[in-house]
Amino acid sequence: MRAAPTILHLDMDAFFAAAEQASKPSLRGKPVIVGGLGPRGVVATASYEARRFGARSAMPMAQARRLCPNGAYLVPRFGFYRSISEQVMELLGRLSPLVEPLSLDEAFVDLEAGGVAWDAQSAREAGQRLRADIRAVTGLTGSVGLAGSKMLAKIASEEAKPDGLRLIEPGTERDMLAPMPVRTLPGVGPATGEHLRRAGMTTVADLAEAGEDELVRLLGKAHGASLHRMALGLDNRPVVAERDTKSVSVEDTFDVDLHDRVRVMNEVGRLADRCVQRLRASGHSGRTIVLKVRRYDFSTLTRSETLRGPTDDPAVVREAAGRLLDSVDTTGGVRLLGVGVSGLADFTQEDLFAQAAGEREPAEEAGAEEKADPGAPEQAEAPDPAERHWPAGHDVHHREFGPGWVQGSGVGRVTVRFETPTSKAPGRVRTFRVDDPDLEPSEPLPLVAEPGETGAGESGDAEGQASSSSSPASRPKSRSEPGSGSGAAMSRP
DNA sequence: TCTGGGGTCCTCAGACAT
DNA sequence: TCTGATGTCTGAGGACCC
Repeated sequence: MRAAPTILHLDMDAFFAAAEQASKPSLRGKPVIVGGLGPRGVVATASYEARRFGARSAMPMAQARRLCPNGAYLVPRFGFYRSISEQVMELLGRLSPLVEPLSLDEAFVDLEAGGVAWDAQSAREAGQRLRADIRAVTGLTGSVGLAGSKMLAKIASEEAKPDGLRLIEPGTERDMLAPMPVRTLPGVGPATGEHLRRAGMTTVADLAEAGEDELVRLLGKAHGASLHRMALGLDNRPVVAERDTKSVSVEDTFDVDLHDRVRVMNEVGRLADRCVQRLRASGHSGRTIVLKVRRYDFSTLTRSETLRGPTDDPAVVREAAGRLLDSVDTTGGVRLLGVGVSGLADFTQEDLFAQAAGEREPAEEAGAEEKADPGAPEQAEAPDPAERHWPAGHDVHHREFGPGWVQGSGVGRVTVRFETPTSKAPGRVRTFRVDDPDLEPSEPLPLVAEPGETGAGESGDAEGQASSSSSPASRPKSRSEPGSGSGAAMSRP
C-alpha cells in the first residue's frame, strides 16, 4: 500500500441537477430532479433539496413525483454536462498526466505522478486548490477524497460530500473501515450485500475477520479474494489514464410493451443501425453481435453470435441481430430491446454508412436525450413534421424576449422562463404556441460570466399568449422527448 | 403508474481440440 | 478406437457501477 495519500478522487456534487440550477437562477435552492420523464423513466440525479424529500438516483420517476410533488422535473442535457465535464477534466489534467475519468462527474488523479503532491500536506493543498478552481471555472462544487489508494480515496470523497475535502491519514485506514457497512466497499451491491448478511457479515470488520478462504467459498475466487484485500484496506490498483473500449451497445425501453412481432423486428433493425453508427464513430469494428430482450415481466435474456471476423457493416449486424431474435419467444410483450457489439477490433471500413446516417440523424451524437421516441404508439410512424417538441429544461431563444428555458409543455402550448445563468433574479414566465415561429431551440449559455458581462434575460413586457401565427416552424434539434405531453410537471417557483 | 442506459467483469456450462 | 484430463472458446446470465 502507498504510504502517502496522493490518490485524489473528485466527485462533482449532484452534478446534473447542480448544472441545471447553475443554469437556471429560479431553480437555485429548490428541489430539482433530472431524469427520464416518460412513464418508465428513472431519476438520474436529484438535487440535495430534492433528496430531503427522499428522491434518489435510480428511483422510478413516478415514485420521485409522489415524494416530491413540487420539484422541478427536467430531462438530461448530456451535451451541456459534457462541456462542463471537459472543463473540469482539463483542470485535473493540470495536476497530473495520470487522470482516470470514471464518468462525466468523477475521476481519479495520481498526484504523485504529476509532481504536485508527495505528502499529506501538499496533497491537501492541491485538493483545496482544485476545488477552488472548479468553482471559479464552472460555478459548481465538487468533493475531494485523498488517500493512498483508489478505494480509500473514493470512500473519502463520499464522506466529504457535499462540497468538502477529506484526507485519510496513512495508518488509520483499517480502523476507519472496520465499522463501515459492507456496502461501502466497491463491488458489494444489493445481491452480494444480502449474501454476506445471510452469512452473518454486515461490517467491513466482519469481512476482514472472516478470512480470504471463507469469502472465496461464499463469493467465488476473484470476488472473494479482492473483497478480502479491500476489507484490510489493501488496494494497489493503479490510476489508468486510458482504457480500451470493450463493447458498444444501444438499447431502448418502450413506454408500452411491444406485441407485434413485425414491429419488434423493425426496432431491432433500427437499433442495429444506431449501434453501428456508434461503433464506426469510435473507429471500431466487432466480431460478436449481442441481442438483449427484456420481456413484459422484466425477465431479461441475451443472445449472441460470434462472426468469423469483425464487421462494421450495418447489414451484417442487422441480419445477425435478426437471426438472434428468431430464437427468442416474445409472446407476452417486449419492454426493452438492445443491440450490442463486442470483441472489438481497431479498424473500420470506409465511413460511408456513418455519413449517410449522419445526414438522416444529425442530432445523434448529442446523446441519449436525442434518441428517437421509443414510446410512440405501435401503429404510429414518423411524427407530423410540423409538430415541435420542447423538452423540459432545454434552452430556447425568443426573438422578442431573448434567452430562456422550457419550463413545461403540453396541449399545444410551451411555457418558457426568460432568464440566463447570470440573471440577478428569477426571470418572467410566458406561454406560447408550440409552433410559434419566434421561438427557437438554442445552445446552453456559459454558467460563469465572462469578465465585463452583466445579467440578462429580463427583457420585454408583452403579456402571456404570444403570436398566433400558424406558419410552418423550423424543426427543433431534438426529435422527440418522452413524456413532454402533459407529464412535464414543473414547480412554479 | 416499479424498476433507464451504457458499460465492465465474473462465473458457469457446453463444445471442441489436444 | 475409446476414455479421461485439461485448456480454450463461446454463449448466457448475474452483479455492479455511474
